[in-house]
Amino acid sequence: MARPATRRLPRDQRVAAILQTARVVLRERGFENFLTLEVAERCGVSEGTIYKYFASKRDLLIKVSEDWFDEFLDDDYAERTSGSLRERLFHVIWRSLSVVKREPVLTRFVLLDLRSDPNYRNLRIYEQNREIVARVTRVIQDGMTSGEIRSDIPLTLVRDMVFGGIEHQTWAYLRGEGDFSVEVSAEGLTDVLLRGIGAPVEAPPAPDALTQAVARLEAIADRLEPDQR
Amino acid sequence: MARPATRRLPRDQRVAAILQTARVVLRERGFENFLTLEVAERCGVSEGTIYKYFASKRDLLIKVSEDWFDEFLDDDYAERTSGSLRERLFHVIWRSLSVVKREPVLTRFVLLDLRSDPNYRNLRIYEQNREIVARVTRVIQDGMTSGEIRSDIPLTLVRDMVFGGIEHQTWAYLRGEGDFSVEVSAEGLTDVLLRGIGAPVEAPPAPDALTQAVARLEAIADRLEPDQR
Amino acid sequence: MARPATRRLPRDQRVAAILQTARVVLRERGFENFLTLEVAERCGVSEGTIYKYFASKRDLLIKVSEDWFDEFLDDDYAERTSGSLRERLFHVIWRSLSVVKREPVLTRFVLLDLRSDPNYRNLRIYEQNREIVARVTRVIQDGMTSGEIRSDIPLTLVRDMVFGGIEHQTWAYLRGEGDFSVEVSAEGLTDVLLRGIGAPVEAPPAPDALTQAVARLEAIADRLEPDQR
Amino acid sequence: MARPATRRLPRDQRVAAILQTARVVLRERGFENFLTLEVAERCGVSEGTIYKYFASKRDLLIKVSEDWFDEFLDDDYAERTSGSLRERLFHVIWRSLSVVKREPVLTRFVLLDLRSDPNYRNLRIYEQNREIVARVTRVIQDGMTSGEIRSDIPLTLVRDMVFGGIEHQTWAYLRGEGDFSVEVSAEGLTDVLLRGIGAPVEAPPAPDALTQAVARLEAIADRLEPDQR
DNA sequence: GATGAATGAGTGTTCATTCAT
DNA sequence: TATGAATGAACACTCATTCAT
Repeated sequence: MARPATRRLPRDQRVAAILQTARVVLRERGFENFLTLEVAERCGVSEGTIYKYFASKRDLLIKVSEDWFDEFLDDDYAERTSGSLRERLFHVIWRSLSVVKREPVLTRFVLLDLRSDPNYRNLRIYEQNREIVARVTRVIQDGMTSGEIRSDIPLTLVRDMVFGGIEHQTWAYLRGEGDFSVEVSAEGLTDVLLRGIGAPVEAPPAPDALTQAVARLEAIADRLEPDQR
Repeated sequence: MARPATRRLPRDQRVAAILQTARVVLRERGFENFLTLEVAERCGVSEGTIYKYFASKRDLLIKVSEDWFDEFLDDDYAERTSGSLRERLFHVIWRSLSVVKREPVLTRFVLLDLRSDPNYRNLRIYEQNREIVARVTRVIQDGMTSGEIRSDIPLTLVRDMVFGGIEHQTWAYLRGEGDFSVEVSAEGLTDVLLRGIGAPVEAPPAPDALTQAVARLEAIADRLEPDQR
Repeated sequence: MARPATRRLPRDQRVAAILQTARVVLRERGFENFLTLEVAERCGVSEGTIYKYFASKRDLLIKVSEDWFDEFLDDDYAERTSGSLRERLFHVIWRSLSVVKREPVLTRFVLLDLRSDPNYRNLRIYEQNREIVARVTRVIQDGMTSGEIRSDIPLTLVRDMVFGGIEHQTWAYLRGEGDFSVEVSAEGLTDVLLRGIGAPVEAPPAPDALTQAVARLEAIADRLEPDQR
Repeated sequence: MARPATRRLPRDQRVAAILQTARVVLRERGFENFLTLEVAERCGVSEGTIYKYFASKRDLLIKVSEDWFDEFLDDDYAERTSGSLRERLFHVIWRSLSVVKREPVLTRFVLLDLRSDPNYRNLRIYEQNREIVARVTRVIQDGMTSGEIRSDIPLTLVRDMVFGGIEHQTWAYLRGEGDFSVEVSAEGLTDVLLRGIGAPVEAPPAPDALTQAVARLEAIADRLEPDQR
């Protein structure tokens, strides 16, 4: 009925059109209900044409995912290497959350289906995925190096809590169990990660000012009574 | 192929046998590739027999899940209401982790497929699931009441981090990305949750040193200006 | 669940109970959706027991029909051999209509399914059915003999109009296209059959001529014998 | 088995071929025993192809019926609006009879199965069916208006007698209970409907006697007063 | 380059009937 | 006599993939 695509498009444009449509279909139907026929119809193209450019349905889906990851990685927000640890951690979590929320089905496909593919490690998306995880990991490692983050905890655990928490929220959202704010969630995640949920034990108000004052006084004390230490 | 079951079993035993076999098939194949035919064959029974006892494939799958949840909930480890907050939190996380690790595909079925069922809220498994989540929630709420846990963070966020983290680890494990120890992971999760990943904020080492320094400075000050206090 | 029938019933009572239940199921479900399992359950009996007494589902259904026909034929209203032709015709139509309306599904089974059975002519129900039709036929034949009914029309045609008309109304009623009164319908059918739908033909031409003639003769008579009126 | 159809037919021709084959299968087997597999095989096509063009078995059956109704309605014999009432009534009955006789199983499907469909009123065939009934109804109403038909009888009753009678004859014929002539039956139905089965009423007992008496008296009158006529 | 007709192996589900106990 | 566990042949419907044109 609709014939959005002109006939006899150059290869690149046709491929792009199919990818674009496939992404929409994937988003709307989920990958269990993703039909090549629907992609063809919406794209104003025959099923045969799709198989001209993509070896299989799975191949098409993989290409869709790779495209999407590329956009994510190319994004100018992509990575921040400056700012405080907290800012950088928040930013990287916020980025992931907003992407997952924007394309939850795609995330799910990559996370649940694609990753189980025996051939996964040879796919380009494997490298893309590694890069995404690496961004989170880098922030945490930097924190460890600078001493701002404890170095006695497994990195993978932290990574799993971040992404696990994100996905959990998203799926609850997908099931219609209520919306959630990306900002608020990212704040919460960052906060819990950095401070834990335990009640503050130490001496919160004093720290910096106090320490500085003490340091100065000690210097003076040392001068006054050098032998007392 | 196999004919492990005797012919003409009493109803209950046959039902149990089918459930048992179905659980194994589900575990091995995943629910997308779960075939009633395979259950029948492995069980040494015709497909008709399965449909004698279960209204549909989905119904069988639900029953399998419920059975499994029952085992989980009936377990004597089920819940601890005594002990320190940390012990209780660890225990509840450890329990969940070990169950998910033991039956990951079942977990996935319940989490991804069943929960989306429009009828989900009327299923027994809905209540069972609520109970499981409630156990985690109770520990955290008790902690808040006693002041051991900060009360300025959303419970759902913590819950999502716990279960999200657990699932993430399990799926990585399922994908063959390396094993993990339930104990170590539970320790890690509990630890990160309670303390956060932030480095010990000055206090722990500082308190003592600071107290000593201040004490010394006060002594000096007292000597220099005895009347100013 | 229900266990309306006592265990170990004498053969006749058990057969009667099954027949009774089967009739109810047939009435409620229609013969396309008639399930032996449902009969067994409602009857508090196993499916095996049914097959003990009835060779097949079809056999059971035939027995149900025969039972029902027997009741119909034994009924004291069964046949009237006295009264006017119109009364007798009305009665026989009214009888059929009320039976069809009371057991429409059974009628349908006999009419549509059983009659097509290659073995139909050897069944008892074939004879029963002949008897029912014969009652209508007898009335019409008696009418022909007495000169009250035209003898130039095929009996089968009349019979088909009667039963066809009856069934048509019943099915419309079954489809929920409105109820109908047995009395009114029987009246209508009888009326149309006897008088046709054509407007009365005799009066129009005759009256005038006759009236005029009589008027003229009266005028003459008056003149001849003026005092006789 | 048979491979009567060329491979790779254009859509329209394939659809037509399937419809044609389906009609034959429906005719031969009846709609309870209508198998998509048989249609496919006879058509030299896979079942998948059928489902390419028809959403379901039921949909196919409906399309077959609609096609057939279209033919019936488009026929040039379709309707006569001129001629005597008797001719018009005969024609409309004769038309219906010949169609039912030609495609009895299809008629049965429409009449018994389709009409019960909860969605029936939204189908095109509902309108088609209304039109067919309307043609009969129109003739009768015209007769009432012109005074040629009694207006004290319910139209629906007449309609049911016509169609009921038609169907009854056809099914008897289908069951092999003897052939019937469309012409003779149509004549008979028309005749009975218009005149009823009652003997001619015009000269009951009185008429003749009266007429004779009048005739005799008139003869006398003529003799007495010869000039008065 | 593009089409779209055609496929066919699968998949869940039904239910009358049998028979060992 | 009665049970009820078990069967298995059917059947409607799906959809990724192919290939002649």
